[in-house]
Amino acid sequence: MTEPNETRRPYHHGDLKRVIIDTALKMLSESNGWQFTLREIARRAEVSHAAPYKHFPDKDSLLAELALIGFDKLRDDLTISIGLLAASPIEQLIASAGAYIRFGLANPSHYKLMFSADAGGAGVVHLNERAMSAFAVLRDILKRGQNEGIFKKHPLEGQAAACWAQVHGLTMLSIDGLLLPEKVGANAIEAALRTLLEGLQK
Amino acid sequence: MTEPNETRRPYHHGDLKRVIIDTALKMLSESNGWQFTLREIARRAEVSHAAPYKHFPDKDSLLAELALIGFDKLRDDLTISIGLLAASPIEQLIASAGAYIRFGLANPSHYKLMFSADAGGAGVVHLNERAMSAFAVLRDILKRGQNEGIFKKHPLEGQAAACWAQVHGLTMLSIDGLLLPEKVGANAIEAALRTLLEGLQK
DNA sequence: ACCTGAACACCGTTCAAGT
DNA sequence: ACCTGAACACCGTTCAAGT
Repeated sequence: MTEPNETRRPYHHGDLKRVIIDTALKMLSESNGWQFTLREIARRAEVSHAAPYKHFPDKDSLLAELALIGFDKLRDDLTISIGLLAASPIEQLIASAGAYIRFGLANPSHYKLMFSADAGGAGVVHLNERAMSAFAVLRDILKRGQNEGIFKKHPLEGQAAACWAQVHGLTMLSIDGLLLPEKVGANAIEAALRTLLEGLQK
Repeated sequence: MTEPNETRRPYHHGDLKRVIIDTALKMLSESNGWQFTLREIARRAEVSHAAPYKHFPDKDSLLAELALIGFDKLRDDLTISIGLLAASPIEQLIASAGAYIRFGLANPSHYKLMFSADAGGAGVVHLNERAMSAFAVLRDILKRGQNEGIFKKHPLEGQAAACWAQVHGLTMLSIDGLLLPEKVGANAIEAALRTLLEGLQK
C-alpha cells in the first residue's frame, strides 16, 4: 500500500535498528504477550532473518530495550499528569494514579513486559534504574505531601511502596480481567484509590 | 537414582496426566517463567513427545490447568492463615496478607502464570472463577470487619479491590525485584500494609 | 483407551560469505 | 560497517500405526 521511498531498496537498510524496535512495539500492541518472532519482524522489515542479530545479540536484548522504552514513556506520562495542575499533593496523586493505570491499560502487553524478568537477562540493572526513575515521580508527590503536612509523616519508603503496589496491582488485575465491573463493582478502582488516600492523609 | 516400581515399564503409563502435571510444576519452580517445553516434560516422564497430547490438547491447556491448581493452593493457604487464630479482622487481614505474599515469593513463576492471560485460551472462565474464589477469602474478612464496626462502611467492592491490589502489587513487585531493601527500605512491605490498614480502619 | 514414530512447519541462533 | 543464505538444533502439533 505504501510506496517505498527509494526506487531500489539498498543493501544497507540504514536505520534497521529503529525499524526493528518500531515493528516490535507495533506487534506488542497488536497481540497478547511478546510471543512475536524475530523472524516475523525481519519479514515485515523486509530484511533477512539474520539481520536483526547485527543490532541485538538476542531476542531478550530486544525485549529489554522495549521495556526500557516503556519505563521512560511511563515516567513521562506521570510527569505530565502532575504538571498539568499546580495542585495539591492529593490531586497530584490522583492524577498520576489515573495516568499510571491508563498507561497500563492502553499498552497491556508492553506494561507486563516491563515487569517481566524475561526482559532482564544482562540489562536488568538498567531496567531497575528506569523503573525506579518512574517510581520516583510518585515518591516525590508523597514527600511534598508530607512536607505540607497533608500526609502522615510515616517513613516515606512505606508510603511509596503502598502507592506503587496499589497502582501496579490495580493495573495488573485490570489487564488480566479480574477487576471487571460485573465481578467487582462499577468503580472499584476509584474506590480502591480512595482507600489508599485515606490511609495516607492525616 | 530411583528404581522404577515395575520391572518393565508398561506400554500404558497408567497415570501420565498426573506425572505431566507434577513434572511441569517442578519445572515451574526450577526456573523463571514457563518456557519449559512439552518435549522436555515427555523426556523426563520417559514417554514419547507425542504422549502428552493424549491428555492435553495443547501447551496452553496444560498451563491453564497449572494456573487452576495454583489458585486452589492459594485459597487454601489463605483459609488456613485466617483459621489459625480466631482473631480480630485486623489480625486476620495481616495474617492473610502475609500468607498471600509468602505464597507468591515461594512460587514466583507459578504465581505469575496464574495471572497471565496466556494461560487463558479456552479455560479463562474457570480460571477467573478460581481467582475470585481466592479473592473471596479477603473479601469475607473485610465484610466481618465492617459488621463488627472496625472497618469503615464504604462499599465492600472498593475495599476488597484495594486489599487485593495491594497484596498483588506487593507480591508482583517483590517477585520482579523492585522492592529490595536497598532500593526501598528494609520493611517497606509491612509499612505498605500498615498504610492500607489505616485506610480501612475507622 | 492409550502410546509411538515419522513428518511438517516453524523457531532462535550462528557463521562464512557477500556489498 | 552492515546484510544474506545456508545450516544446526531445537520446538509445537498432527496422524497413521502400533499395543
